Amino acid sequence: MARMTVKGLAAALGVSPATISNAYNRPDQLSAQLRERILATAEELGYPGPDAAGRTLRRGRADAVGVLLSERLSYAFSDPFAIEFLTGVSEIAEEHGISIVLMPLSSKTVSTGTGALSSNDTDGSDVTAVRHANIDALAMLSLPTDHPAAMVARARGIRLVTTDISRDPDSSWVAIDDFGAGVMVGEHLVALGHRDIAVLVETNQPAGSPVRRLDDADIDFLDYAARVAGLRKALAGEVMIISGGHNSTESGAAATSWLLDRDRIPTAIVGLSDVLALGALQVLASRGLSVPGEVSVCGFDDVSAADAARLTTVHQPIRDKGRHVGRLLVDPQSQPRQVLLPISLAVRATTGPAHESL
Amino acid sequence: MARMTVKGLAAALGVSPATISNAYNRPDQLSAQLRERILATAEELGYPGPDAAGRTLRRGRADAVGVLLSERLSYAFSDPFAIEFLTGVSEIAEEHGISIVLMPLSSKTVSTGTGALSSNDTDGSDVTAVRHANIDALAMLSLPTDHPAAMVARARGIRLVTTDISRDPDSSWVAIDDFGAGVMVGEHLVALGHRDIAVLVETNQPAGSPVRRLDDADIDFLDYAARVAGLRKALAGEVMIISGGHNSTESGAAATSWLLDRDRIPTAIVGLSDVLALGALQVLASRGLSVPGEVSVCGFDDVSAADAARLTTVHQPIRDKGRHVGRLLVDPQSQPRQVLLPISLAVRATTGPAHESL
DNA sequence: TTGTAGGCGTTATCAC
DNA sequence: GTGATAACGCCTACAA
Repeated sequence: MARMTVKGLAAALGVSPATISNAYNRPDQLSAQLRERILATAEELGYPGPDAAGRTLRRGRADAVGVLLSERLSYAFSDPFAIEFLTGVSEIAEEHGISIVLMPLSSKTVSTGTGALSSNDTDGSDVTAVRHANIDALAMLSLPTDHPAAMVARARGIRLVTTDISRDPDSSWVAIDDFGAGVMVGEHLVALGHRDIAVLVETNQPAGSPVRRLDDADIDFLDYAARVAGLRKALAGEVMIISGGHNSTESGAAATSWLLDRDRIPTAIVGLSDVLALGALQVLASRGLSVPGEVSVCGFDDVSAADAARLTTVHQPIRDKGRHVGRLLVDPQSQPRQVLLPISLAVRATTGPAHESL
Repeated sequence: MARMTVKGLAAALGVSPATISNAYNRPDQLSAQLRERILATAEELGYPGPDAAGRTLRRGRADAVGVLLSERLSYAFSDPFAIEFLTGVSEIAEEHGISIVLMPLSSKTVSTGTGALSSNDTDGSDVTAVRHANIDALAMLSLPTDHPAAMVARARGIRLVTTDISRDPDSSWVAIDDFGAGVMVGEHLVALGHRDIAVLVETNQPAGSPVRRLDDADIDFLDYAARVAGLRKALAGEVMIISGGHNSTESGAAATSWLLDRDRIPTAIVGLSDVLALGALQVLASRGLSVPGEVSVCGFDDVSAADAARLTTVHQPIRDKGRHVGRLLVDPQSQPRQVLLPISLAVRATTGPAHESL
């Protein structure tokens, strides 16, 4: 028995397909009783309502928006920043009955069609899923505006919302002043007398990769290059930049362990995100170093765990960021389409006067 | 200028639409140079590759799977259990290049078509989004097998994966023995001499709703009725069941506050999930009651925060649950399609001998 | 290796 | 209030 469609149902009822469609989409276009009859026999004959794919094609709208959280989808869920952001997006989506599509940016398998990739799949990012996703708009969290996925979105003609400040007046974004945030942290530390500072950053490597020190050439490719630039400006000197892998406490811990095993320990450690800083705190505690007595620690973003740990950090309204992005995703008309969110330094218990360099 | 499609591109190149399609989906079906030429002019003319909707309709596959996390989508992200589960699902999805669709189960807005809802939208669940979602399979976390969304999935003919044990041999599920888990906790408490026990449960109410006590009639509708039944069996007596709202520490805290304000305080509090139990711990600590000296606390699931808080709880492999569900979602052939995961009681620091009832 | 033709299921438009 | 018709954009036999 073939699958039931509008046509079949229409035939069975002796009405036209258009009327079936109306029964589902425009109840006011037909008599209540006919509609009732249609819905009843639909149930009876097992017609599940308009097919999603056909509907999407015809209407040119999927009632779904995409969100790209980070290079590795499965990592995103261990990042409280991503989760709080997603909470905000979902609140808006929920209000509008819109679904959220989370796409992978990589696929280990060789993909069915024997690698049917177009040109721009540089640096390991496989944007196939972005190309195939049934979405009306796409948001990228903490990914560069020139990321391949952004190109795909533009080519496909779907709205793009980023979390980076962009010059293009037609672009949609919700961002903070990352450079300013870096300056804030830098000035705070300088005021406390810190001169010897290490910065923990994330890379796309899995946690557990060997810790490595980044040189200047690497830094431009960082997701938060602007934060580093801000730090540098305020510190007016060299900073050591190291990474233990992707954004996670494990990476922060690994990088910090590496640091502490050297002959000279910095007086302050800055995590470019809170989870990196929290990882640093864990290691410092387990090694018996007092914070901020011997080492100061500072983060970025102010996720809820940061407050719980009394971590000094740069506050930004993460959930609101998500809500703004959600609004821009869901409603093409919504204004303004460029939002700069306020930030502030939350000085808590992990920063203090610089200790004599060890 | 009209949007570029296979047809347009084919015309521009003087080849047939089929060849364009092949260039993207079957590189081996045409000469490398022709493919090169096609991809090049595609770029030039701004053809973004095969349209997702058309492709989905034609192939009958969306390369996306749906996940329903709880009644309210935006609540799900504050639930570590849901997040760990989602991590597992996403790991598998990522391996296969499959997207994950998160659908809302409610919409405050009256929806465009003036409420074009079919019959089964009882109890406030609006499954419109599930009906319209472009997905090949649907998973439901901690939602009853007879939930309206499940009906929709079955009617649509898409694979359904639940986290409830089902008798139907054709069904796909990944579950634990919830009744057994309840028994475990109950026996543990009884062995410690506890007789006066309160159980914290979640309801669909927002946190902040007035705390209410549930009677027997309410309990069957609970998501985890089996856990309560198991507890009851082991305790062989009455238990007081109360709720402070949806699954969150706030709800657990509110319910516990309510409990402590009564004349008689139970010797043990059981949270039907860890976050509820953690909420209880917070309140007990702030009120200066010692745990487990004066009150014992116990949870379910063993999310990572439970371990950190030294909470006694029933362990289940949450991420593995997600991975199994992911496997069933992604691969219709995958066997076995019914998985019972092992559980164990993790006795930690929050349960001890019963204190004299206060 | 390339082209032709048909239909996937729906809904907007317009006539009745 | 209801029905006929024509796309929406693509993929897959099959034929050449």
